[in-house]
Formats: sequence, structure tokens, C-alpha cells
Amino acid sequence: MQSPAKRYKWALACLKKSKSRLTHPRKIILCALAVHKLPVSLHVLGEELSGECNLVTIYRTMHYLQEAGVVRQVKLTARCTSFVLAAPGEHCDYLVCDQCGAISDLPDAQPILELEKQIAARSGFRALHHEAEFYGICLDCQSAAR
Amino acid sequence: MQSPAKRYKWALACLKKSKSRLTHPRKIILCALAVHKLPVSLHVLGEELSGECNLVTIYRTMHYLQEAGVVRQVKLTARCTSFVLAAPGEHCDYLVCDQCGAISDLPDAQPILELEKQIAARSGFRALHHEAEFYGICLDCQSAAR
DNA sequence: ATACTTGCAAAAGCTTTGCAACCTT
DNA sequence: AAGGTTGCAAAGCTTTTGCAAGTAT
Repeated sequence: MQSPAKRYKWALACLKKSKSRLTHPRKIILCALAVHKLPVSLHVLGEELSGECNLVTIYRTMHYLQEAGVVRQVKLTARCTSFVLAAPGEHCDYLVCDQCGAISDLPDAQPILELEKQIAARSGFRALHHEAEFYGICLDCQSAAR
Repeated sequence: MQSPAKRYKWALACLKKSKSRLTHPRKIILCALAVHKLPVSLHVLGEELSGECNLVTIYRTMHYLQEAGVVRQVKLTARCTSFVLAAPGEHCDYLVCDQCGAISDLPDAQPILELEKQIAARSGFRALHHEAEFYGICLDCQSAAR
């Protein structure tokens, strides 16, 4: 599940399963999400799709897609919510620069998945999922500071 | 670092070091935070301290305390920001019920700390810190659903 | 034809800012 | 006395809601 095309296809199939209508706004939103492998904020998404689709529609659609399990919400900063496609086998943990806000994904966060299993077993919680962000000052910002 | 009294003492000492004035609002805010071991939302804090201190002051003070390293921001839900005292040796990872919102802390999230070290080494990021939340349906909500 | 979706306008929340008055040092 | 702090009012953002018009099935 790597190329934007495959991701888009997966999202569309997901949407069809949930008996929802395939409207233009939904298609272009899924398309935009398929292109971005890292979380996109609603603000940025709104700008990218401006003219094509109303911001209100984006908000409503994101809620809907989240319920349907097509996207995952990511809370990178306090001021804005971001979303990523919840395509199977993709990373869910991120490394964020405190200074410039650059996001990168974490290649190997396997330990967190194992921890998740342990927590599920111990706590009795069902439908366990998680969100983990690591923050710091990236190399670029470090050299810029000198 | 367990009892509210010790936590409060630590926070006060921390504040003195940062050359800031010890005003009434600051003291009662630190006191409230010392009592809550788990993250408190600004909304709840505002209600608890209503009459004692203005909401605007709480917002400003929290920013200030965060800069000073006295508190840590926690993004449990998209709509509201919460804060906890950043007292040394305390947990930073939480287990949250998707349904009722109950928060509990995670007794053993050691693997995440180790992962953090690895990430620091590999990425070259400085001042690494993290935030991890695990979500699911708690036992109470599971039985309530039946 | 039906009922789900959208867009617009407006409302509702949460957070920040300006400024005069106040209080700690 | 000096300058950091606070409270009030108001502004700024982000997110949600109501409702009529539009559209996929």
C-alpha cells in the first residue's frame, strides 16, 4: 500500500462498502489524502481544494470518513487537527520538529504496537488503538540556530 | 514525587528559579495542578478556579509555565487542551476511553522511553520528548453497552 | 422520486490581544 | 518606584449547525 493510486483505490472501495454516495467533494478529498502520505491539516486541505469544495464540507466529510474507518485523526499541534488515510500497514507514529513543524514518519515503531497488545490484555479495553508523537529540534533548525 | 504537597513544593521551587513573581493566581493554579495527577483541561481548571482567577489568566499562565518547564501540554482530544505538572519521574502516557473519556495513566511505558532514545540517536533531533495516548473502550462502557 | 449531500450564512467554542489598573519585588 | 501581572472587553480562529437547493442512486 504505497502508491497514491493504490491508496486512492483502497479509500474508494472503503467508501463504497459504507453505502455512501460518491460525490465530487468526497472523491477529491480522498484523492488529496491519497497523495499526502503524512497527515494534512484541515486548513491546508481547505486551501488545496479551494474552489473545488467548501471548508464546511471538508469538516463534515472528515467526520464521516473517520466513522467509516477510512481516515485517522492526528493531533500534532493544539491548534489544528490533521488527518491521514487509514490504509492498512501504514505507520501511525510521527516525528515532529518543535521549531519548524516539519513532519516525518517513524520507520520502526514496532515496540509501540507490542505495548498496545500488552495494554489491551492488562486493561481489558477493547478496540485499542493509539497515537504517538515524538517532538524535538530537527537538524536543519539546529544548524540554522548557529 | 507522589503527594500533592510535594508536587506543589516542586512546582513553586521551579517557578522561583525562573524569576517570576509569586502571585495569587499562579499559586492556586499550581495548587490545582498538584492535586490532579492526571491531565486537566483548561475548561475544568477554569471552573475549579472560577472566582479565584480569570480564564484569560489561566491561559496566559499555562503558556508561561510551559515555557518554564513546569507543566506539559497533553492533547487528549481535538477540542480541548489539557495540562499536567511536569514533575520528574512521572508518567507521560495515557489510556483514554473513547466513549466516556475516562483517563488513566500507564504504569509501564518503558518501551516508549527506549524508543525515544533510539529515535534521538538515529534522527539527530535534539531535546527529544514525546506524547503517547492509547484509546479504546473501557470495561465499564463495555458492560454498559450490553 | 427519495433521501443523502452540499453551500451559504450564522452561531458557537476556544484562544489570543490591547490596555488600563494593580501588585510583587 | 518600576515593571511584571491581572481583568475586562473585544477580536481572531477553528469547528459546528440550520436550512434551502442540488444530486447520486
